[in-house]
Amino acid sequence: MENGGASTKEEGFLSRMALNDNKAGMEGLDRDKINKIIMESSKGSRFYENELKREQQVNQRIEKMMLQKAQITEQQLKKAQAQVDRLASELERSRDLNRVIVHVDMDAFYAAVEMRDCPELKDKPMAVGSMSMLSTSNYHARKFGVRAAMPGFIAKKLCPNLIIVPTNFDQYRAVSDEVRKPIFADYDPHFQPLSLDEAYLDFTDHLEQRKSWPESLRTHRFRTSIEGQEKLPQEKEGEAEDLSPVLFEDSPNSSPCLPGAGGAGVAGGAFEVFGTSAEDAVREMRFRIEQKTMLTASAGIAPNMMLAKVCSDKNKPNGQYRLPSSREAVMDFIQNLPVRKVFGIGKVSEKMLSALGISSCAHLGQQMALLSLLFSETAWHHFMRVSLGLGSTHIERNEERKSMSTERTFREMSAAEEQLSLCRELCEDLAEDMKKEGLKGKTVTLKLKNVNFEVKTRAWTLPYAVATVDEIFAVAKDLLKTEIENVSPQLLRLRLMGVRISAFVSTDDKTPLQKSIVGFLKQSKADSGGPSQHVCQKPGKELLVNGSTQSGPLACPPVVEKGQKQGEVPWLAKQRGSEVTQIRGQQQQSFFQRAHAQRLRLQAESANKQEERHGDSPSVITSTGIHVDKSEGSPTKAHESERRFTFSGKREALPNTENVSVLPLEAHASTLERSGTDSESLTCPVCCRQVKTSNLYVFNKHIDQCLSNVSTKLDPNTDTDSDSDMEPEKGHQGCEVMDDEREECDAKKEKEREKVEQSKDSSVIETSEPTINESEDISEQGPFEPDESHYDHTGPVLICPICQVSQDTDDLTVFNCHVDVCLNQDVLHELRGQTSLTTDLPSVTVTNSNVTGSPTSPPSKKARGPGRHNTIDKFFKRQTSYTQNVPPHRK
DNA sequence: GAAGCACCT
DNA sequence: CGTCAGGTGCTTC
Repeated sequence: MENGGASTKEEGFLSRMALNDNKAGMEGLDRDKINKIIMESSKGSRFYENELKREQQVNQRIEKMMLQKAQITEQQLKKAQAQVDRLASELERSRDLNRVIVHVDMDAFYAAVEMRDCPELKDKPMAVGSMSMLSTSNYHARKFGVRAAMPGFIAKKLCPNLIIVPTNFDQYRAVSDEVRKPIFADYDPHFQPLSLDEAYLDFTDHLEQRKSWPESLRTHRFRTSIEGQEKLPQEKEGEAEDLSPVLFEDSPNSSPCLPGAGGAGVAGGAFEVFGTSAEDAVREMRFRIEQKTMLTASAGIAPNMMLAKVCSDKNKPNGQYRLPSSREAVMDFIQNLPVRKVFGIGKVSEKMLSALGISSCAHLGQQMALLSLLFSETAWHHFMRVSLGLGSTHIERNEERKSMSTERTFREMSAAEEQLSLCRELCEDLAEDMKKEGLKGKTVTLKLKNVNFEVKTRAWTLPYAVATVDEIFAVAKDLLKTEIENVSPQLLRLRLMGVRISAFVSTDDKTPLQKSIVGFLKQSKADSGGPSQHVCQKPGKELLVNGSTQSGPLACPPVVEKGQKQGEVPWLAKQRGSEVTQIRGQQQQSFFQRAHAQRLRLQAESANKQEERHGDSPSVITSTGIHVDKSEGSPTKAHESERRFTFSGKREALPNTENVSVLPLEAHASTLERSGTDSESLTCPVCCRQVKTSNLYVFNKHIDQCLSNVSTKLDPNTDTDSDSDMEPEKGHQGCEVMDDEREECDAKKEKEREKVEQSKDSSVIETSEPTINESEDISEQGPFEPDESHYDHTGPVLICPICQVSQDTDDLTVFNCHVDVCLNQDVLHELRGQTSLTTDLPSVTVTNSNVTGSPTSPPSKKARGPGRHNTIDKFFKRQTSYTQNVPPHRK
């Protein structure tokens, strides 16, 4: 692209801002002129500045990548190539050309609906959206460079006569419904909608049956005689043919009813007979869509989803394209395909690839070795599949949604009260939506965008799932308040706010939970079989990536049950690989780390109360929010310090101001139990004891000591090949150590589990109830704690973070085994169908009303007080089960 | 888990 | 004057 007068500096930037004409209907435009207008309209705006910034970030990424590339040796490349080749042949073997996958896409959907409903618009350039943002435009408007995701005011400059119609989602939804079940389902009852106007269908079975269908079943009439269609009075002959040409004057395609085929004329009552081929079937489907809705659709037919999607774009609008089911055809097709056309490769990826000289899928294939060295595993695996023309061949029915959110853009808003009330509104909307779908989620995320377009998200995860306005707002409000306080005395100048809820726990049945627990146990069984930490020992199950013994997690083939799960997003397939490794990672670090983290968190709250350091606080609050000051703990190895920083970081992050709450939980806790602790103390994540200091340096030093003590106590036999996908850094991290110990216990664990489970099972849960005392203990411990010299290893009791019972031992190994048992038995308990936890928990929170009443928190906060106290243990169990809730088979 | 991104429609 | 809204997933810490 030659962009005339643009300076080189701007050139890169243009790629971000400039017209993206890879969409249908935008060929042969005067790009230079259009881009000029776009630039002139944008320049100097805050938005522009922000885009500039982001562009630079991408450029930096590219620079970094190029540096990396420069350091790659021939040898590395060779090795990588070998690996790539191995994977390639694996993948090749998995190629399945037997499915007939169709991707349907309504043409300029919103705009088309509007034009249908308002014929005056038909021959005018129009777009759907608002002055600030357009959702889509019709093909007339596209000629001017007006397209989706373009602000209306710029579009107006490009096309002064542009008519902008506001969106009418209800209407689009209605149209969508007209098409989905009544038509799509006929061809594939399991079709997968992508959006209102798009869907994937697996035609394979339909085509099989269709072969034996009589003509009558393949005959469809023109709209005039189609029942159920609100008849437009004067519409009759000519309409069917008239329709699309009006919408798309210069459409290269005709309506699905081929002029040659059946000749069905256009007279009212005419009908059309469709053949049995895939193309005929798809044409039939499109015909029916058009007859029913007066709207046209395009379609792609290919052996997999990735290709089908690309194909549907090929003859758009109102056309279809079939890619034959042969390897040769696929490879041919792929060769010249620009990478950008592929679902999953967007602006940034395109630019990064282009920096490597890759623009087509053919290049992609040629550079795989290099790519494997420069990109993450998931990414290059994706590239690999794309370059081979592979994609999902199996359409998954809608999975459960994973999050739900609502957000709003508005003119600058900086008054806190206003912000809070808006926040509440958002929560109300969200709660309403949640109710509709009967969902409950544990994680609430607040999204903020300031007037400079900087986006910030802040999340908090509760130990239980929530759904009501009050519950959600209680969290969101705290998150918001924290942000407000973080920037004070300045104001938060917002232009957008959003609330999202995720980490759903299904309300009606706990199948997902249980399943995952089962999965977890199965895994850990396999796991404990061997002495090493290898979790994936499932023989026989192999992902495509099996061969790759690359230094990574993939050395262990993910557990995949029936074929690969292949969502329409190519990432999904691979992502499963990482899913598993992730699970493993979490499994290994999970319990202790979480337990300690939580413990510390609770501690932090009380500690925070006591912190006196004001302005000179070492905590770093940057423009982006809370940050941990990495320069503080004097760590040299990033990872060594990482965990600890997380701990201290959390604490550090606490606002230095007195009554300020950073984390909702803490905030509430603090108001609940102001036990008048005056001295400062922190809990060591290793020894679980109070350290009477607020000085992080001192604290870290203590931890170091603990760790080295622990390390020496340990049998250092587990240092072989950490399969941790995080970092093999050993021995320094408190939690690592703990984990190692846990491993040691693994063998016994199994037996113990069973024993203990029978004997003490319920008692543990019960003993866990009086946690309130326990947490008070914690806070009260501080003042009584002697100073640092006391913290050698002859010190006082260890308290199990799970059952909260003091353990009469000084030996961490023993202690950890105890905790392990606690953890596992409960998992077993749950597994056995006594899902008391899941049901129990919410009710606890509900029944306990907040009598305490805190000055700063409304009644809505009630949930958290009790939740916090009596569920620390449960919290972790639930966390655990949640953690496991990602695993292999959802089906 | 939390935060920030990238990507898609 | 002025750049959506809602979702998913990946990466990094």
